Amino acid sequence: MNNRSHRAFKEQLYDQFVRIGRALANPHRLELLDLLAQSERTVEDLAHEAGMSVANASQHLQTLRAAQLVEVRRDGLYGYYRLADDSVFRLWQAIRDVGETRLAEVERVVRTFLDDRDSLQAVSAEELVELLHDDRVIVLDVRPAEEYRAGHIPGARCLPVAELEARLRELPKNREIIAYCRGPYCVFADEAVALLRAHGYRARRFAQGLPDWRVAGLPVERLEGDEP
Amino acid sequence: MNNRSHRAFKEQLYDQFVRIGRALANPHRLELLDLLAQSERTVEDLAHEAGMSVANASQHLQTLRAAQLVEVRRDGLYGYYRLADDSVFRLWQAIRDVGETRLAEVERVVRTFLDDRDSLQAVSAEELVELLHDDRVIVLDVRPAEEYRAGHIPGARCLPVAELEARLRELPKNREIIAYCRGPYCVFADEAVALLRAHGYRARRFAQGLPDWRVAGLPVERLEGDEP
DNA sequence: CGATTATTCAATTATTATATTGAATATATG
DNA sequence: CATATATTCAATATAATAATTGAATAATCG
Repeated sequence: MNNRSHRAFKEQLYDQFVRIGRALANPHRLELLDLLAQSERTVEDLAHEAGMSVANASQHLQTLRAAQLVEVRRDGLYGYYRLADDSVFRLWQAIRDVGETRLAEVERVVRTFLDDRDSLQAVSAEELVELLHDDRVIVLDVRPAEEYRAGHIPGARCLPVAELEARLRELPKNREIIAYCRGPYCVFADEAVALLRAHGYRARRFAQGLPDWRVAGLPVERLEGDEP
Repeated sequence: MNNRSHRAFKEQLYDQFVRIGRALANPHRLELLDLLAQSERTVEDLAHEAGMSVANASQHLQTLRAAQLVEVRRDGLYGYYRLADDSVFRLWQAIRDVGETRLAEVERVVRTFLDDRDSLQAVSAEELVELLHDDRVIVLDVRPAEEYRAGHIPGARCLPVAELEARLRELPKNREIIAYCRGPYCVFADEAVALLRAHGYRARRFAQGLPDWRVAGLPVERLEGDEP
């Protein structure tokens, strides 16, 4: 291959890969990817959770779709968006990892909003694998029930953090509780652990989230009769 | 945490992570990252190889630096840029992986410029690990010598593809040759294999590149007395 | 010191990205 | 069939990004 066509080849390749880069160049789109990593969701639902207008969310989802990072399934009035495949979540993981490793501001933001995070004694995936078979431990999925239905750690109980305080009596105090949620920067598990401890429970959080657990090749359970 | 501060937290987090996304939103910057994955290089050198003006390359490198994806070391008149750490290469790998998995156009571009690629019978990292200890095999690093010096597969010979034809007599015909280069989309190894076969050698290429080998935790050799 | 060289800076122009708004589309429901 | 609803589309104004140009810096070398 001569120099000119070599350069043309590289330009065409990078022009393709940059479609992915461009799709990642907006904070709303990153948040959408983060939400979609949990379960498929409708446009309006995503717009509401991410604090943006429906039209704006729709446009960003179309941008993500153009880069093939998400897919959509139509059902009646609704469009259910989902991540295209696990490679997309791994890409988001890679960004998170660079941010954690390289951007001091990420840690600063976390410290500002969650000042006593170190005290939560996060449990690693390896530790959690062991604890799954320990009947002195309860694993709690504190995400919204929808996301639990879309996939959860085998044996975990569904108890969304919003309902936790009202349903505390369901949890025995003689067992340690490991709460998990969407990911390392999700506050649900942090809040659950704080609440549980305030009520006299022994509690810790899983360091990561359900999608990280899944792409690590660890087992995920799904309730029957739900959407594929 | 109340809803308002929860949203502020998320916004500040995604605003940080998107610094990384934005840095990846330009084809020249992707190419610069790809080149820097091999070895540190000067601005002028990078500009020349990536076919851009020096001022433009300098600006893009500064953008990458602002996102903490690259670092620079000054030595006299020169600034030597390098990837900040392995997490940055893994991020580029993740983009490549999504592109390969999701973008049909990537495969189309590869087919257009390298039409008989399947015939190269690429060797996986696992296979190559075995072949390293096989004395019927020669492993050939066909990248520029600079990149070989910055790190190569133990036992590999340095024979840049540009010099290959002139130095064919250095290679015995009774041994199989495995050529490797910068990565899966680099044409150096493809060209080396084609040339070698045309001269009666048995030759295949390594499917990936040296940086992929390195971050897979496989051994890398470095010549003494070179830059850190 | 003056000339050379690698790199960065600053200004300019063209292009692209973004959020908002209101309308359009299409499906479901009574 | 009329209404309601979820989503998309189109137009617009604003902001961010990018390449080019020529000048400015700063280190090296004769």
